[in-house]
Amino acid sequence: MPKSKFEIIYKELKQKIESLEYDYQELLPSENTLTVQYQCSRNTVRRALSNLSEDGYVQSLHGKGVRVIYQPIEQATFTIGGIESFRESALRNQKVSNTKVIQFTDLIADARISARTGFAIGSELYYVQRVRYLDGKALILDINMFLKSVVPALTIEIAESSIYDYLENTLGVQIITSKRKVTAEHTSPLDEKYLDLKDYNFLSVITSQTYNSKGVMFEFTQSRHRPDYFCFQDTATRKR
Amino acid sequence: MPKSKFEIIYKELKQKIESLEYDYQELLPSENTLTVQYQCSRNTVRRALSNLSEDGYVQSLHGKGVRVIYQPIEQATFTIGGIESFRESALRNQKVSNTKVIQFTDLIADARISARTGFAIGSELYYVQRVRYLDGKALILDINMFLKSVVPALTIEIAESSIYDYLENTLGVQIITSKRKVTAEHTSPLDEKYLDLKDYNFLSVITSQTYNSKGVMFEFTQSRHRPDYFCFQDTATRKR
DNA sequence: ATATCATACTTGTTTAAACAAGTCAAGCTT
DNA sequence: AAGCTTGACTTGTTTAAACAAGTATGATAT
Repeated sequence: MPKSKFEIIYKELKQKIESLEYDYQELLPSENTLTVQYQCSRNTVRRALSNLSEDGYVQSLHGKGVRVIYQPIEQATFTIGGIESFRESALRNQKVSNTKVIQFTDLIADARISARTGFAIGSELYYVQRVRYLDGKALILDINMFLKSVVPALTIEIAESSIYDYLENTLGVQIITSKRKVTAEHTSPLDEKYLDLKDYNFLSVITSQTYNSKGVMFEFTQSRHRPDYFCFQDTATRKR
Repeated sequence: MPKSKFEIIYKELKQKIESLEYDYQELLPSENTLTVQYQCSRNTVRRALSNLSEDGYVQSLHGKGVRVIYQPIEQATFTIGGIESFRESALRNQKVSNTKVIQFTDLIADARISARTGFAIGSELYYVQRVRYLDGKALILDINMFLKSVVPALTIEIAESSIYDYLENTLGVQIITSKRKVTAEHTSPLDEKYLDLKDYNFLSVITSQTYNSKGVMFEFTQSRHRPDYFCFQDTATRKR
């Protein structure tokens, strides 16, 4: 539930763009028009528009207007965009999802783990390995580490349903920032053991560090995807 | 050269964070302090901070301050971040770069090309294939299409040096938005012919559509990278 | 000693206003 | 007819102010 005005305007415009009420290359109503429509100040409208622009939905043209550059994508693959859980992604991509926990232990970060993950040496962690099924096929291998101090009392049951649900709705942990790297790698024996690889000998890999609202990195994840089901999407804006 | 105040503040803070003048997990000076330091309004400071936050450099903590979450990365691979040319990337990654044009023709978008690239059917295009060398090794295969109406008089010579240079400094075309998809794919015969693949049979692929300041998509590019030299980086922020 | 409260910080949201600067078309001048 | 000017739009930058809300600390009351 969005609470602030600019979020409401943002959401509403976004929805209208996605439903093609405003078409590709069309100009949105001018800022002054929106100001009247939403009974708010121009700054508030501009804030909503600025967020849409970051999403790659619109682009401002100085002196002309705000142009829609959103185009619906064909959904052959499992598309990854902002910060969302596996469940949310699966739902948005209209797949039937399923999760199996194959490893669940405690762990204390040593020098090697610290260097690789960014956790401080000596941090107490949960270590989880999960296989993700889409439409019955084992396509994704997730390796997570969670900081115990932020995510206490994690269980296999929670890991099997949705950790993000637990984080946000039970613990009240807010996920704010996620730093990610996308690479491609050869498959490992672990991949071969648990995934339906078909004839693939490589995977698309997302490595991410996640921060909560206190600015503490509490999660390190490596997500290994079969490439034919993987597509990472991004919009960049030039900063002069 | 940044002209506006918020850009100057943004650049300066960014530089200070990168040079570790402000350390990881440290709090920046408060908004009011920065307001005094830079002799500007609080809004202007906030705009600079907001941009840094989008870059994954800082995170705001309500009631506490703005925390630095930037960490320098180890540069083993060729890291791709915002919008920049191959040359800029190569320079930032401290590699010696080189380019060979292997194909340079005209092209008119038919239905198939239109569907794949997003150019309107009948668009007049330049079609360019280039091999990119880093430290003498053929690691990247670039396939570009440019809209002739936006990028007129393109030549092989320009393609061999820097098309982005030509765009920005000669034509005055401003690159604003770039939509990208990252995937992994099997190598094609073309890849095998031109790239130093070692024993790799797959590549990391970035497919991107680029928009100019008029909101017109004028470039479609597919950039095929040998995976051991490729890393795509991104920071996402949760939108409630 | 512990709990509570006041308060002085911090960031978050919103408004109103002014001026700069790019776009575009109508109308005027040449 | 061609070129120029004007004016009414558009978005871009910046300021100032007010209030909301989260955080931390020290003083106070129990």
